[in-house]
Amino acid sequence: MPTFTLVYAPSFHFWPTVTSHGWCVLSPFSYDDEGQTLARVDQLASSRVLRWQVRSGDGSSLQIETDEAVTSAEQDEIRVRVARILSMDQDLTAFYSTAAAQPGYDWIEARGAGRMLTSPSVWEDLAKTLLTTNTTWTMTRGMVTRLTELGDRAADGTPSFPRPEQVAALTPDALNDQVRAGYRGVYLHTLADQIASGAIDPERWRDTALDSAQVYKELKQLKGFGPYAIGALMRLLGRFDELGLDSVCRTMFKTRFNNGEPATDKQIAAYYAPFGRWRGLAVWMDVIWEEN
DNA sequence: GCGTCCAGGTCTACC
DNA sequence: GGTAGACCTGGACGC
Repeated sequence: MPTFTLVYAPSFHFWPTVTSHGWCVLSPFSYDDEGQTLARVDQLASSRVLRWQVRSGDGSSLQIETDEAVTSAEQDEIRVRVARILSMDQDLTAFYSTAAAQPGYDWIEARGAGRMLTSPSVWEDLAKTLLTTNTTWTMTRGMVTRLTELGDRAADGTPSFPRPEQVAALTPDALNDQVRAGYRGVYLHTLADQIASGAIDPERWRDTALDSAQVYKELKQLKGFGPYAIGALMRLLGRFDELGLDSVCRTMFKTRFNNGEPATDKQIAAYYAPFGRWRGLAVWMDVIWEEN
């Protein structure tokens, strides 16, 4: 297996980032907890589809393995992709100091948590987030697996995530025959169509020069994206102004911070207000804390 | 095997 | 601005 490395900064922590949320088990990602390996099938700029996997190296670099020989340009492309997926360029210094100032939150930096695993494209994060709305995690996994079946395949037949054009090329009915996304199918098709036609460009939402309020406003225009989905997506964009509350967050808050009593969203917002622009990340850290 | 209930978040209509 | 009901799937449960 061809192997190459990706050097990272001391502040980066590989496995806490991979397991920061459920994306690591959604196709075309897969992961091995025991061997601490993240794998994925990806389509490169050249249209070539191949599988890569990444694991910790010598403590200052990651080891990347591909299932086929790759050129040095392809190695660089995969390095950029891995760095993006693992949010390597995110500076969490201000978040860690904000969290440390709150009682009970010093574990976050100690554990190296805070970075979110993302997809290589905002389109993929949008599609997957949409398929987490109003459904169970088991159903989300099923819908994403079936959606991924529409993507181009590696030599061993494993599919990559479909491009928006591939999804938009189907009729909404044909898409739903494949994905079984219910009423979400129309929203997914519309989203793919808007991106494929150039009506929207989700990649620009990653631009840090763009105000988060503007990103929120534009996300609000998308069918199927309400407060939860927008907040969850913004977290993946490295923007933490929104809480993105769902049933998991509310149950966590009820259990940990409200004596088992349901809290209103206003009460939850008041609790996380001291975290300022990091509040959306602080909520998620509490969810992770509970799961660990 | 069949029918019913339930969980999940967003949209639309209505007040 | 707030609320009720519909949307869709599949698992759990009772018969």
